[in-house]
Amino acid sequence: MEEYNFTKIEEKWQKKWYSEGTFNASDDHSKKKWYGLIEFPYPSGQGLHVGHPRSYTALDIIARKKRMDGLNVLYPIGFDAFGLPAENYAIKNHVHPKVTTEKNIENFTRQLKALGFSFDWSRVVDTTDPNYYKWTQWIFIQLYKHGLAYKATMPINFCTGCKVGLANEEVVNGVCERCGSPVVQKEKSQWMLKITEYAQRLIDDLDDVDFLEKIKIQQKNWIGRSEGAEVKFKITDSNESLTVYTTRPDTLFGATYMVVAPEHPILKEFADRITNIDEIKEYQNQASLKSDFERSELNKEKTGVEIKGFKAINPLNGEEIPIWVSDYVLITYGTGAIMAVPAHDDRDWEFAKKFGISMIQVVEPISSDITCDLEKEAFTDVETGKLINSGFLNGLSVENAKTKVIEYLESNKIGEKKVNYKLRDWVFSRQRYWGEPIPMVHCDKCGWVPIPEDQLPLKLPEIEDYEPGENGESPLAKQTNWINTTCPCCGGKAQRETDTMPQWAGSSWYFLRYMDPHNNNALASKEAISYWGPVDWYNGGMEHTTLHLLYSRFWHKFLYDIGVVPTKEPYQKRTSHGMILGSNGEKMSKSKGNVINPDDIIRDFGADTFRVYEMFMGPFDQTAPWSMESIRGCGKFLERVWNMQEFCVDGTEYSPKFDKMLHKAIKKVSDDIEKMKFNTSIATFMTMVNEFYKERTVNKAEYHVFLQLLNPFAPHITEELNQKLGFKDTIANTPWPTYDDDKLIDDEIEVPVQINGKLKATVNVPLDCDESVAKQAVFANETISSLVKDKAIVKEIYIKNKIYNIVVK
RNA sequence: GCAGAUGUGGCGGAACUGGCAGACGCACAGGACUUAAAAUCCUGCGGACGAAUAAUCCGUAUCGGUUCGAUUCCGAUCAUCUGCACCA
Repeated sequence: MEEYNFTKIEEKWQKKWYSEGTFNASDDHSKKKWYGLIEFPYPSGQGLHVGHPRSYTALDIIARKKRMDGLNVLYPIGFDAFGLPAENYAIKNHVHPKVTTEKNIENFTRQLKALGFSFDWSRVVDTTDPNYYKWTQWIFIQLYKHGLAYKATMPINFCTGCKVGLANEEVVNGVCERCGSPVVQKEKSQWMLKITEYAQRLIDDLDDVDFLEKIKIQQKNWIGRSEGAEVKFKITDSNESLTVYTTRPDTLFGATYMVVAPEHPILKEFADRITNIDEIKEYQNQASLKSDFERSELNKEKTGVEIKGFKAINPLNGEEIPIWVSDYVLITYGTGAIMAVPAHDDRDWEFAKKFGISMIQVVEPISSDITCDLEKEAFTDVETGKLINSGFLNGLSVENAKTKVIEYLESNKIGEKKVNYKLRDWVFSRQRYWGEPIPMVHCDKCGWVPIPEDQLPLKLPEIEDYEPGENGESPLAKQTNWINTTCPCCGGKAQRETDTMPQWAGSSWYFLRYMDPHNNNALASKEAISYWGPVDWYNGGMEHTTLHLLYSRFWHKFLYDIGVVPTKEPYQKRTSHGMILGSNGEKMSKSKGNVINPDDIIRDFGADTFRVYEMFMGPFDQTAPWSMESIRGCGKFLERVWNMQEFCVDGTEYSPKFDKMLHKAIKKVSDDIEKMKFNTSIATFMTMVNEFYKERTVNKAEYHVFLQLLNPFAPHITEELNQKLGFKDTIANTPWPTYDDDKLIDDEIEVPVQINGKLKATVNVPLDCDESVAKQAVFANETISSLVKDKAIVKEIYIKNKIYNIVVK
């Protein structure tokens, strides 16, 4: 018998698959389809991370099984190749990002192919390919034409040292990652996408898809729908008023002060009435130094300044209350102003305590069991409170008080019911080079005008200088030749937009391009989209379950609205995988020196062992640390599978001693794959191999079905052994084995017997037997009968095929 | 601070819907084979008390609850991981 030479075997089969296109999706649209999708990688210079194959192997297993189930499978791969690292590398080493990207894609391709994934390599997409981003730009123009893209002034992170805009990622502890200078917030006009217009639909349509529950919850929490009211507070000695949003309008009588965000326009409008304007300006300045993240930092002391010169008037009781400025109120949520009810809100309570502002209790607990001590904390319970000190609301429950106060506000035109979302519009501009150019030009006469669609793609110009422009401009801002153009509308002088799109853009619709990747007339043909869509199963990292998933769902809904796609949702099913950590349990990183290179693993253990190990290491959706010892164990397992040849005998049917085991295994593995419980499937394989070794025999029929089950996990070794056993078919093309339900059932069952809930013995009884039969068996058992002899039996519980419990005194 | 998740032997983990806790693998120990080692094959392996593969007790982060019975359900607490925009 030959030795198991994984390198040779794996190369042999990969060559065959990729040259023959074994796994390419068929264009035969009469067959039932299945579309499996993994998040396409960013081709970084470090090459493939061991985390990538976890997701890819999982869906590869499912895709391979679906093919064996007879479906027309689309399992594509591509590259999300725009992004920061390529650009930063270019700045440092003066290599065009296109060059590094090409090189990296080549390296990724080699590594992915070496893992034997059944990707359809004829459909590779690359977001930096003008033939691809042509359609990314096209979608942007459609969004613009439908009023969903607009310009707004938004803050960017601005490095005071480098004088450039920074991504959040590049800001570490409030300073620039590169030069260490402080980072401030700088106002800049940016393109925005109105995702908020889709907020409700993004919540509602989750009911129609099969996402893991925790993913749905995260999406809903991110969108953050809340019901409350907007209330107008008049400013003293003026006709103006300050509008706040509150989810607790019932506590309006308890408002003792108001807070506006440091960026609130009232501070400008009323500047001449503010007597302590310098103090306010200083506070605004301080706040602008902080990133949003810092503002939310743990245990942060509340800060704020009282506005002197005017007050706000509570519309319900006419009380004049002070207005403060504080950065715990965010300009981006609600109206950027709140009424503060320190007695019933934790943050307001903390703030009031610190600055000695009075509190008015307006809700008290219904029963005395519930404590309420405003000296210690705010009383925020809404279930068990009733209103006090609140005029016409007294005695009402929180719920009823809300309804009543909103009625009152609306009839007196001082407020209204309002649904708010945490979700904010999507800042779509990046002051970067390596991204899709935003296909808009600005004309003094016509304003912003999209580039005519027949002129797409608007290609990214070739440049030499990737350094960002001064004042946070994109490097493109220095390309005067490129910027200056003519207005498509009036033919006059115009300037191009110099910002580019975020990396999210290309990844928001890539799954559509896979359906018809070479189409020059549309992002994909209608026929292809209606056949392949929606994606049947999408797997990716938990870290993308909010932003990426939400953005692509938003784009898809828009494309649905304009008739490009026929389904409301892009993904029928979404699952997530856990991260692979270093062997020390920490995230893999160069600095920690715990990075594992997939190339080394393939060289030392082979792709099959690598795949089996990644699936065996733990539950798929949870993080798992890497272990070199454990991967060796998986190699040993495949070695044992290989060595089964030694004692393999002829046979066309399962032998009686393995018959039941095989039927059970087929069911177990089939179910496990569907539930992504790959680790227990592999445990089943190992148990089977142990059984074959115990008997030191296996026949060809048994070996063959075992190889079929194992094939999706370890595709190379199983093909090779299949061939060695003399089977002609490519095992990947054979139909998935079936099992017989009758063979799963044991005639006799071992039932545990407990006394007072503690296991004392087990007895064998026929399957599904009645209590009387079971009882006989239980009391015939010596241990049991001696244990209950002198005791009074209080109760007996018998659950068919499960348990027999005797309660004694 | 908010949101989501996780916590079981020396380690990774298993346990269907509340019913034999520790499957499977690693590590370790012993044995077979070998001149020897590696590899391979076989056996053992949660803890305490035992000579014991006898009996008993303890044991699924901690404390409490529901139940004939809890790793599983409920409440509180602690710790760890991930994401983040103090969301009024």
